[in-house]
Amino acid sequence: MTLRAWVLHVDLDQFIAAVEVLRRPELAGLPVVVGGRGDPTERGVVSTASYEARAFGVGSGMPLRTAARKCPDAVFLAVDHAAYDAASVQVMDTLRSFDVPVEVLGWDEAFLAVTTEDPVGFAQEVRAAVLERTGLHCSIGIGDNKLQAKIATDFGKPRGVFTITGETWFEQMGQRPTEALWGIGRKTAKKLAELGIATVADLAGTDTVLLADRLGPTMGPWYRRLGRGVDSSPVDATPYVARGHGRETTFQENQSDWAAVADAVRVLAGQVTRDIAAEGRAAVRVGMKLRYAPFETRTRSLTLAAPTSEEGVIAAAALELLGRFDHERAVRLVGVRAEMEPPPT
DNA sequence: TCTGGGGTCCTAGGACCC
DNA sequence: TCTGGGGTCCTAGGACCC
Repeated sequence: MTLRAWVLHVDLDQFIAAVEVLRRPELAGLPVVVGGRGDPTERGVVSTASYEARAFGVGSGMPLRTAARKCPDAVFLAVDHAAYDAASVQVMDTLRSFDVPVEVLGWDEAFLAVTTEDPVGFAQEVRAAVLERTGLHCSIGIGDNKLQAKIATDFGKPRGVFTITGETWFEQMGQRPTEALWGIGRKTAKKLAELGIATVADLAGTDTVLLADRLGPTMGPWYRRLGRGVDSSPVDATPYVARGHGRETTFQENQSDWAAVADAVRVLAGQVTRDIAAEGRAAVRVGMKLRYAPFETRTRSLTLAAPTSEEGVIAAAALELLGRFDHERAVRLVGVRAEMEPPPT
């Protein structure tokens, strides 16, 4: 075996559900669905379903009401951010203990840059350490780059290790739909299909100029690189710095009372102000999001005259933006967002 | 399937300036 | 007067991801 550089992608198995089962062992083996406030009669979607619940067809992003129909006997739990934050910190600390660059992606995923003769052996050590220190199982994808590693993880799930390299890319991915790629969703897959591009191999073989023409000068060529399994982005261990923070809320019943909408905006503006204050950074831009019934989303935003951390200024900006929306329509959701000044370097 | 909440990045048009 | 070309900022919307 030769010493060379690898990227590992670590992904916790059913992370949120697993954290819940960990603190309530009596739930082990049961269908568990975590989402919203844990009430399947409310508006809300599934954050994570345990494998037992997935067997009933319940999956992430599904409305809770649909999940309840598919699996009436599931245990429904409210989302508990603080608990997942704490578990995530434990997991990431464990990964960093290997003394390699670790790039965190959200609560339950990370890339590791590893130079080794035996990436599979390394991955098994990581899995064992995460299990021992946190009680949580994970799967690990191995690749020449982040894209390959990220996609390999899915082949390894659950509790497994899988490798995709430049040599095996087309063998593994060539005949899969373009949507299997990280960065291509439903809309782009449809656009590509209209160009006669159905599979990863099709995409890899499409002319760059055509893709740039139809999908944009940046995105077009990037999609082609995705198709070829090419990704030169480094594993970046720089601590994450947020660009902004937003808070939004969906009304349980569509709201026609504009004063009640304005009240909600004031509450959200207060939360956003505290979120940015917690980082000691000022807002430079404020945005409002409104979703009209049944499901039509609009945004408005403005640049502040000067950076601010004052709740009064942020709330006033949000309310000014709210004034620009149609007051006659029933509202499903409101959101307030603040973009921050970059931190001093 | 009647569709959450937290983010990021890209695109495109218009304003404005030189 | 029938009219350029480039650069940057602002804003709205779209797509994607976890």
